[in-house]
Amino acid sequence: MRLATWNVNSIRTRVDRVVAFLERSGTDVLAMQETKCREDQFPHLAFEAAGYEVVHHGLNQWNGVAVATRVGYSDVEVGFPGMPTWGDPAAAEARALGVTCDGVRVWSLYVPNGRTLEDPHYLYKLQWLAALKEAAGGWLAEDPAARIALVGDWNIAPRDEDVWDMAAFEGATHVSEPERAAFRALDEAGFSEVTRRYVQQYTYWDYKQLRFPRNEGMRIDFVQASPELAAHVTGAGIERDERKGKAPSDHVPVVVDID
DNA sequence: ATGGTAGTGTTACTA
Repeated sequence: MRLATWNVNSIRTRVDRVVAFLERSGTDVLAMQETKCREDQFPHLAFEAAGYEVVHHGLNQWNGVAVATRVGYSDVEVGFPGMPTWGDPAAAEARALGVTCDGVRVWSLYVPNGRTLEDPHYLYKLQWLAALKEAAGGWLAEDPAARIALVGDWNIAPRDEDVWDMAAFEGATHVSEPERAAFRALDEAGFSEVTRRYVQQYTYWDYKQLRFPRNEGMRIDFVQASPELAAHVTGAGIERDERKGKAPSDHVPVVVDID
């Protein structure tokens, strides 16, 4: 099975590009983040025409997560147990969607940005990641042989080489030690990141300041796999060319092959 | 030229 994850930054703006990628790449299951629309606005027909069903969770113009599949699905779950809320009044955001596809439990995740180290959103981000670790650890405790993929936009650059210049990130989010510790904590829960050993490449370049032409990017999109799933990963790639051309997302797809 | 892009229920907010 070919599994991919992609922060599409508005599916309505990007639907032609996304469907073209699915058809070109032979992706069986695509987890999407930042669909930026409600369910009734999601362009299901374009996916169906290409042979994909889409499970989508979107509440408004922010966030939004989905899974497109051409191998069927079951057991849809919106949000994970203990997922923190945000806002006033506090409410669950559309940042996590679980769907089982061909024996793989796929979680499409859009981790909160954090904004700045002083912003309440940063604490929300850390709490969200801690709750995810607790939930995911529980799933593995319940079934150590489960094939689970935690995929998406983590909004964390786990290593210094995951940004073009650490000096540019002095005092910024995405590279702080608490965020990196929260990402590593998934390892303690039994998960491992499975793309890094196959590919070294950024997954995101800001639209501003010529970041892409200068290749001043960040690696913040990852696939965390349970032991049983990780043992069946045969390769991975980052589709850098998807940042080129007309109206690209600021992220590119991350692809994993599973036997 | 003291910004700079792009998305959305656009004239504010998020990333």
